[in-house]
Amino acid sequence: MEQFVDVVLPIPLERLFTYRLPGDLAANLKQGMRVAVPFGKSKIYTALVFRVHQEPPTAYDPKEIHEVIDEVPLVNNIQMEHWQWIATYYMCTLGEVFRTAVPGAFLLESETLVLKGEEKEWEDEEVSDQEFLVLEALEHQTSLKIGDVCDILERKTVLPLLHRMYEKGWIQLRETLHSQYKPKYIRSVTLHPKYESEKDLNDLLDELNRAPKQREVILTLFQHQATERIPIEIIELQKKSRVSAGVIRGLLDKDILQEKKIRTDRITYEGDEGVLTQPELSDFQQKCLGEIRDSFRELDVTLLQGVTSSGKTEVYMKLMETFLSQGKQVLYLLPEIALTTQLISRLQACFGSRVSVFHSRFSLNERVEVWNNVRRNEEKAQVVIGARSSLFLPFENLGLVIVDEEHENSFKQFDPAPRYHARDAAIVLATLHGAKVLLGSATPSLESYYNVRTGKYGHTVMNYRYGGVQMPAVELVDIRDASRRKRMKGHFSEKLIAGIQETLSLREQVILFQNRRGYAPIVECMTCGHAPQCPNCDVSLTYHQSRNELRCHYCGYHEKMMVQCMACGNATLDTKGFGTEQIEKELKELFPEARTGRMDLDTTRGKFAYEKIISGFASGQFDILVGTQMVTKGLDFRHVNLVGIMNADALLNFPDFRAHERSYQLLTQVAGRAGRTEKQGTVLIQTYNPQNPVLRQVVSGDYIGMYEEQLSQRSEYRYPPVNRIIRISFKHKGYSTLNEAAAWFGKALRNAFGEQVLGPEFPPVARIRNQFIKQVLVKIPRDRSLAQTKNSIKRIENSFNAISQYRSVRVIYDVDYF
DNA sequence: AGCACGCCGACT
DNA sequence: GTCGGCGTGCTC
Repeated sequence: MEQFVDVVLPIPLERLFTYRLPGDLAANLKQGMRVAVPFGKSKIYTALVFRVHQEPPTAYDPKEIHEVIDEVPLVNNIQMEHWQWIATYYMCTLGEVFRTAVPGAFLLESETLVLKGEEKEWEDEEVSDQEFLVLEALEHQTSLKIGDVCDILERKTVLPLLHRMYEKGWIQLRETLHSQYKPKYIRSVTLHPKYESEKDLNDLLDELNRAPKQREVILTLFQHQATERIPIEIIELQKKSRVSAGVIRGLLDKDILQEKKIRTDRITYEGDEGVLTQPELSDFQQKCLGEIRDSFRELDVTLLQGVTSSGKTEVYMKLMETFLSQGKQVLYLLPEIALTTQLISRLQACFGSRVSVFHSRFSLNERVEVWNNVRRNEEKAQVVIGARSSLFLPFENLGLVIVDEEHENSFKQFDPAPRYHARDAAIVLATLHGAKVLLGSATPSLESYYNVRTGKYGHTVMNYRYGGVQMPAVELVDIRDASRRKRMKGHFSEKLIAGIQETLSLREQVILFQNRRGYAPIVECMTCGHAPQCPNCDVSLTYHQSRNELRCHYCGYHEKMMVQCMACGNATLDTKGFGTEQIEKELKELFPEARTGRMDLDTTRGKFAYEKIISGFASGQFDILVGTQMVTKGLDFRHVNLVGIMNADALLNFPDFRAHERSYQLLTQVAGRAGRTEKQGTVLIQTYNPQNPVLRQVVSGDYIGMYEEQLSQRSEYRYPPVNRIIRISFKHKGYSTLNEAAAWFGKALRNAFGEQVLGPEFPPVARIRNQFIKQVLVKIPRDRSLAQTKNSIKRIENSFNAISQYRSVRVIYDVDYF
């Protein structure tokens, strides 16, 4: 019986594609294995087997599978099921999930190579100049890449030309598959077995009398073998015998030494296994752990609500240990930014080599290794600590998922699809594994707390800081009055200045928070009011003083800062608003003695820049740290006694229904950086609206108050968690096409869902990278079927795509958008 | 998403 | 004339 395979391709297409399975490849092909398939005119893609069957397609003649790549499935059944949930829930294709879930290195790519034609002679007169250049190049090189041909001919499109040449038989075209993953080997050497006997060895040494360097190498090696059983690494041998690489190469060439390659992992834990330290829990932590265990008897998800430095991590570790001892894998999810060495080393101190780390700053090869270790359920991958994408790892028997800083919006993937929320996707994954989930946060998301209130999640509270440390004193500083009376020095109130002064005099540290990078977000001409805009986006350019540049934070466009106004020519340019750069500059003027550091996207570009700033601050290399959101996350600085928030209003006025919730979380989080040792810390929040209820809730630490107030607003306006929302964005480079298309779609949605549809409206930044954007929000009541709603939306999209003017408008779904 | 095909303006 | 821009349609 002839066999067929339905495969998933890593492209945004709804459908699966069916291929014929040649008999010689058929043995043991299973779901989750990779195959290489021809697709389109010439490309070869890596696809994933979804289903093997015997039903020949009727409408077309399927192509054949090119090659089977795996012997064992790369992706297990649970993952497949999980992917399908993600694709349906977040309204994207399986292919898009495939693409983000699997490390890029697993997706082999095909490249077209140009080779000389077979024995075919060509006559000079029928060859054009360009064709001649290609043929000539092939005389010197056996093969050319498409890119090489472009370079030789100095043009962009070469494929039609190459196809013509192929037709005439002058050249061959070949698709080659290549993997980007290269295992890392340790190169080590041993003495060739023919010198095993003492006599042979002595002869050899005699022979090498005239080659003292080589002789030295042999002696060093001999010494090593006397004490160690494992072969010596080439590098080490080279160093110990103090010779150059050439000497060893010479010995290898003469077959006196033998090379051995040992496959190894790039990431190895170097710590001492002997002294793994289990945390000692305080009574509070112990009680809390008990409550979590009790709650897990009935519910699969529990929320651990613990104030900063209440010692949540120790509770996590104890809980992890119990699952590990049952032979289960544990996943510890964190926002990317909180994945610090501090935390990783704490976990390694507890679990030693059982810990693997996984995040986006890892190289291709490193990710492949972690993937394989998890798939083989190896000892070193029993605990995986990682950012949101680590929930796609091929867990075999997951027992527990911890989602730390559960409220963080960076758990939601923005772009590209799948636009999934890692917390929610993790809960689904855990259900598939029959695993438990612990959500941790000092300031839970309204969604999670709502689920606690409705009885869906369990709940435990830790209201005290570990070791009896006091909560910081939070104070609002009214700058409305101060600025009216010109009592501000730059952006600093007298109160804040005094606070900094006092902290510095006590030799303690200060963190200043301003959620905006650069020097100033707007440059404006005092004479004519003109403000330089980004040519590609609808935003004014941010002034970066350190580079003397104007930059767009949306597309990366930048230009030199001008001296005169581009519109009127007057040298009367001024700035409006302020960012971290300006704060740092003002600090240097106000406190010339203090050593300041800055932490934002601009100063953390390099691979280790981030770590460097953190460790620099932790070790007291500077006194004041100015930063954006980055300073709020999971950092444990011992000597910070004052936290200043430069301008809380910017946060509160953000045009988003979550702005208040997020401000509460962010401010509470930054506040938590203050006073983590015996002394009580201080937090000063500068604001123009000291009456604002959210700020008052931050001051009193009134989470419940915040929750209730926000929830009543959310229910009134039908936002989450009371309702579900889907945001639909439309993008197009033509302004009027976009407007018409969005209006059409909006009207169709309104016909189907009535008043639950908001928009279409322009977002705050209505054009990015020359694409205009409009958005529609669909609110879905809890009692309405989400699946049915999505189907209706998909149907509308189909009709939409049938209108030819609209087809080029990109439609982007963001379910539960954050 | 790629990639080919087809139609149109702007240059060696 | 040819190159490359972009819109359109298709991929088992």
